[in-house]
Amino acid sequence: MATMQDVARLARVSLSTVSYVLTGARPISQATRDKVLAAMAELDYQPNAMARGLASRRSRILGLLLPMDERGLGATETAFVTGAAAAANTAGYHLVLSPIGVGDLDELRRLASQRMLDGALLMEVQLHDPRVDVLRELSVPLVLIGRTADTTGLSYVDIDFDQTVEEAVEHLVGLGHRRIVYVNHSAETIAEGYGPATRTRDAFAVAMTRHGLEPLMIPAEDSAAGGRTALAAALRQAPDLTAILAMNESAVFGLVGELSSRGLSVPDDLSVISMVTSPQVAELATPALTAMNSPGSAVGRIAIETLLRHVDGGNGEIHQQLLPCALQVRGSSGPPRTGSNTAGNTGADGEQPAVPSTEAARRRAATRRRA
Amino acid sequence: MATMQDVARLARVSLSTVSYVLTGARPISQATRDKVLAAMAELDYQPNAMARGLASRRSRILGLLLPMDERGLGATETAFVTGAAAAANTAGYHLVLSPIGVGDLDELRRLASQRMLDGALLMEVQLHDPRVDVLRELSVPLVLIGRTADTTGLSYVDIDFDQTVEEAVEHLVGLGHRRIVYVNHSAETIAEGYGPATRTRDAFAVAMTRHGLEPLMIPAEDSAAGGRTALAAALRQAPDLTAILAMNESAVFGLVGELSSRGLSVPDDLSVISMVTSPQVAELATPALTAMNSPGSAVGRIAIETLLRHVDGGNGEIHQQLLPCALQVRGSSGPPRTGSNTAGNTGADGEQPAVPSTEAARRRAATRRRA
DNA sequence: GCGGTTAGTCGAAACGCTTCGACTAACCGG
DNA sequence: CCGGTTAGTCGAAGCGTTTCGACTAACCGC
Repeated sequence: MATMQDVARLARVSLSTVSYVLTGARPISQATRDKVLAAMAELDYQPNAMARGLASRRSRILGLLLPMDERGLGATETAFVTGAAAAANTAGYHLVLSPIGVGDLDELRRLASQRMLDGALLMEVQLHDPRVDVLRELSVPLVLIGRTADTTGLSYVDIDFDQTVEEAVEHLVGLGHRRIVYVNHSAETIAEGYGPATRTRDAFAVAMTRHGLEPLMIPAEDSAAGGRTALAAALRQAPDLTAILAMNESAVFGLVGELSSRGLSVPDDLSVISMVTSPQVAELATPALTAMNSPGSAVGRIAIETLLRHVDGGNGEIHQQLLPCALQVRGSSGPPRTGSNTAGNTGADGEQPAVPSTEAARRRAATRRRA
Repeated sequence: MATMQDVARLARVSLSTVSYVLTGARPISQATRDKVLAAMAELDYQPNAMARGLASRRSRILGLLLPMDERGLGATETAFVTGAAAAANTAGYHLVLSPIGVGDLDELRRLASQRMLDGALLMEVQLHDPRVDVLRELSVPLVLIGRTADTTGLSYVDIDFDQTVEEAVEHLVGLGHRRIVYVNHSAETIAEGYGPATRTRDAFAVAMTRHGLEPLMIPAEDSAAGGRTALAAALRQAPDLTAILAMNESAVFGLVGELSSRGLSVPDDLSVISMVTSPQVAELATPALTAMNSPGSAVGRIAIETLLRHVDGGNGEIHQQLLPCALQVRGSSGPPRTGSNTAGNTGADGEQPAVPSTEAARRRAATRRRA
């Protein structure tokens, strides 16, 4: 391993001159620069990261704090990661992914107070995320992918859930659907204050109300079983259901599976839209799911660019940005079945409510009449 | 940020004594040790990673080189990662994930020759993987998750594909299946020499031949569409097909989707087994897939432990280990339909058979009636 | 032709740790 | 009682950079 000293000797210049060629911190004549660069090439010199980090108090390492549960990384999250990694490399930084969740605060504190990170990107941000406090306390620059409840003084990049939900509802209502159920993450996840869950919940309520419709929502565990259970619950609570909007990527598979088990066809009997989903995942289902395409790698790239502005500038303006998901119509959405109310009588675990709620009954009647 | 100097002053000992307390490189009396530890606690001292790395020529960072394509990380790979991260943390190392594939050799060379990595774990190893050469040349200790063609002098942890395939075939044959198709990764992937694809291909040929059966194999793109196409091809080539063994997690979803579109039921008309699959993913399908459960986090843990032996020992014995997948029977496998050859008539892809085979028709009708 | 910049270079002092050699006591066997 | 270990501690020399202050020449406007 050649050192800077070796390069300096070979180029017949001083050690500091070599350093200035590398960092550009002071002007160097073209002639000298060429000599130095030639020497570097000849020796195949690579600066030692540790020495550089010690002297400059900059590690050139950015952390991507990425809780990993047993479900794995969805294609959506992966796109964020690759976008961020590419942007970091372009800027000459290394991006290290640390599978650190809100449970590993000690590990995070260790990582940060060892001055190993120039800055951090947080994923899977919770409304009250203790990782934010830890990093601020240790004055590590940070950018969120997602949002906390109080974002004053914090930079973030997030998905525009309000607009995404609204657009999805718009699509369904435009097709003629009136009875739409929103399948969210689990009740526990919502209670924990997981942003995407709570924000879409609120946005759905607003959007439906604005259309004069009742915002019916059902939580679902993040699993196929959760989706099946949620579907059963949905059909029980709203037998006249014609469309489902699902936030929960895992559940949506169980949900469509259960639909076909019950002999209900998508989209003829029921339309399904999957929210914030990558095209690859949407295509996995049969039929392919109409979905709100996640903005993908752009999220990661913008987050890194913002973070670098904080790291380099020292100050760096606060940057808060929301990116919308684009509706992509595939095979799982269409106009509601006219004529008969297909979903209504689907018994299975569903005995009909002996006395349906008046609201539901009236709506059902209305639907029938229109048909 | 307190430094070691501060700790030494407060504890009234020399700088080197503090260091020895930390590293344990020399014996320290209990009394002194206590003084030093007290001082550290009081100052909330954390060693500076860069300084430590510079002086010791050890970064305490291990790299996990992890190509990330747009499909994202499956639950299987994620389990490897979390297992590895946990094991590394336990040993006082940081694990950094670098989304570096065989295409980013320059980035890898940069990372490695900057002496930023004490060792590396390679995932998604190809039969002739240039990353191995780069790391060896720079004498970075490495352990593979997967295998190259020539493994002399290399430590690795991999899945025992031979046994896994054999067990899966055994299960199907034991149920009475004779006509079994293996759905592999794409022809291109196989040609590239992707280990799991080529090894399972060979193992399937061996296993089937040993049972006196013809080893019919079909490649499939890693997507739902690929699975649908593969199913069509399989039914065309082997109309009397009763079971499918699938290596391709993405394709298997398209495959079962296409089955249900064609009115074929799983497992009555066709049994499906998914290879090297995590329980979470297997449960996503309807019915849940009988699968060979991937060994999960154990792979990552063992790989890290092996790597650390190389890093610490300097020499470290070569360690090569294969872990089997365990068969877990779920809803997608069962005995073949006796009597009639159900799949037989399912004609050219797409249109329904003009005269459905009796069995399939009855089922389909039954399903409809239930609706 | 003179003070004041500016470009270009150098030497040396950090940066915060590890580790080697050396030293002092205490302890051992013979 | 003496040479040889061993436990425990210290001082100092690195590790390979960055960066600060200083120096020399050349150049500026007037």
